Amino acid sequence: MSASKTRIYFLLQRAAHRLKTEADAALMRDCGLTTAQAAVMTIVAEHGPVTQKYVATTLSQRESAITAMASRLVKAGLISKSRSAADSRAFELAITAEGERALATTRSTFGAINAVLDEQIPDPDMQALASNLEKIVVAFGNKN
Amino acid sequence: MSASKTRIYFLLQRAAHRLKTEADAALMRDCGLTTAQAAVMTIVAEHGPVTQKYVATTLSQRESAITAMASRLVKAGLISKSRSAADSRAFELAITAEGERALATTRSTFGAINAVLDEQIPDPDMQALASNLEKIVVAFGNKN
DNA sequence: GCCATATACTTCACTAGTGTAGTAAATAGC
DNA sequence: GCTATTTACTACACTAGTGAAGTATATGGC
Repeated sequence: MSASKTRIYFLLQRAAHRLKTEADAALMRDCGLTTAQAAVMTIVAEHGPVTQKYVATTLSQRESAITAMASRLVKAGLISKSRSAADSRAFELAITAEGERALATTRSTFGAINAVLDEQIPDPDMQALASNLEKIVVAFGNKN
Repeated sequence: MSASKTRIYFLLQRAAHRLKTEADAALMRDCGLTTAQAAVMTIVAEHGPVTQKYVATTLSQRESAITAMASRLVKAGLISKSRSAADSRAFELAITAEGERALATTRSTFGAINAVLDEQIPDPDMQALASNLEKIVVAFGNKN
């Protein structure tokens, strides 16, 4: 079965969209965050103070997207943004105590979503799915 | 390998995002369309005159998204929009000659993208990938 | 036949991304 | 050391979606 036969492009987009929308609604209800905010906050929390460039590259996004996202997160008090001492063009993003608290509450929501995924996708398939998605990311990406 | 171990949620989002961004750039360059526009136009072209509700349901989107998209496509002269005779609340969306021409040019662009996907994902895996994505769509979706 | 409800669509405020064109600071070439 | 280029970020116009609240038409229950 070829890519065109399976209409894999549209199928992938549809699956990602449905999953994102459901996860967004659940996360907003439970934690007052969006999945996009959780993604950025997770990176900032896990990798210490990071530059916006680092976040953009990690998420395969443009820096302008991170400028906007960072300003929303700062406004919400979830991260802090300060000039880097080492490079005065750059900023350092760090998680705040409030951000840490909000992020902690996302665990069980993502846990519930992962439980549904585990239920739907047989255990041996999960590894293959992950590796094939990884191949797509590599093939189409990270040129920036 | 469980969903949480593979971080399958973020991986899926990242793969879909990279693929969409590349496809969008290629399609805009080759055909002057976005992938979202191509998706709507394909449905309209294949299923004759359809209501906005039908398009929304097919794409797992809200009707308000289709209102906005339809108005952009009408403005661009790619589809037509007229009141349904059968139901005067509804509209009928149909593809125009110009829309048909534009859609035809997308085939080779999507063909190139599918070729890369076929190259990356081994043939036996493609079927499994499609069926697992389908399961995700079903599990998380189409409640509207 | 009438009323309550459901349906098809719109409008609005919002998040979230691209892509292009800028600024200011860092770095490389010579 | 100075210039040219690269890098980190910003600003802006745009597409594209959600979700909530509203309008107008259709339909089901009695």
